Amino acid sequence: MGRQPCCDKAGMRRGTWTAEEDQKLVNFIINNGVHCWRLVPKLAGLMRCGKSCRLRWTNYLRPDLRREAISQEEETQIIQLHSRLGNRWSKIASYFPGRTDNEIKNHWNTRIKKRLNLPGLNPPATHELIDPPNANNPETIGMKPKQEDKISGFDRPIWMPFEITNAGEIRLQVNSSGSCSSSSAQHSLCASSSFPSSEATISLDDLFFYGNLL
DNA sequence: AAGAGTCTCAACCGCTAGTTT
DNA sequence: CAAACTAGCGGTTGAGACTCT
Repeated sequence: MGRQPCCDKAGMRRGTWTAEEDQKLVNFIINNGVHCWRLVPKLAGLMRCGKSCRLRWTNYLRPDLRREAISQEEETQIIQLHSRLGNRWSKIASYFPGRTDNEIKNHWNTRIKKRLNLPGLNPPATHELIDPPNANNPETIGMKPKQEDKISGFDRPIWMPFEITNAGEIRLQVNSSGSCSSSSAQHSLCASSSFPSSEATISLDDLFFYGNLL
């Protein structure tokens, strides 16, 4: 049979942590480290479940956490990363040592999202966001059709360079001149008679608008 | 001053992939 | 191999802080 449950939920404390609980958890982890979160509350003398202890430690008590507000530069980087990774907060947080996924998610939901009016940052239902071929190049947005396009036959991923404007808007850099066949997206856009002239920068909304005209 | 509305963020919930028995 | 569990993730909630009228 399987293993023992992580905790007996009956009698477990919930809600805001007290300073005393924090102290107990910090002392225990500093002295013993963490080998199994299930055992931490028991050994540390806490009436909390292991999951709650893990969350409290990773999001608030870890000594390597940065407690200062997220800077403008970090925010710009978050916007760039979100545009190609989507809501993969832990992945985005991995680019910011000392920041937690919860912190970045909260910052996004309460500040950035409102400012940017974001519906266009999500791919259409037919596409999904994917990692770029080069993880060190955050200036490329990537998405892939979920199924092969019945009309064009394309099922290759789309890679689009982009930039953040001063207004905080995502602009895709689309070269619609003669040499536009390197990706299916650019090829399709060139084929659209209503697409703006060459060297255009367009919004993600516009990309799918023009794409849908085909 | 106080009540209402809004914002922030810590904490919880539910799910999934991977692990253990 | 199946069942039960753990750790980690993203979505959501709600209490307290803050701002507005």
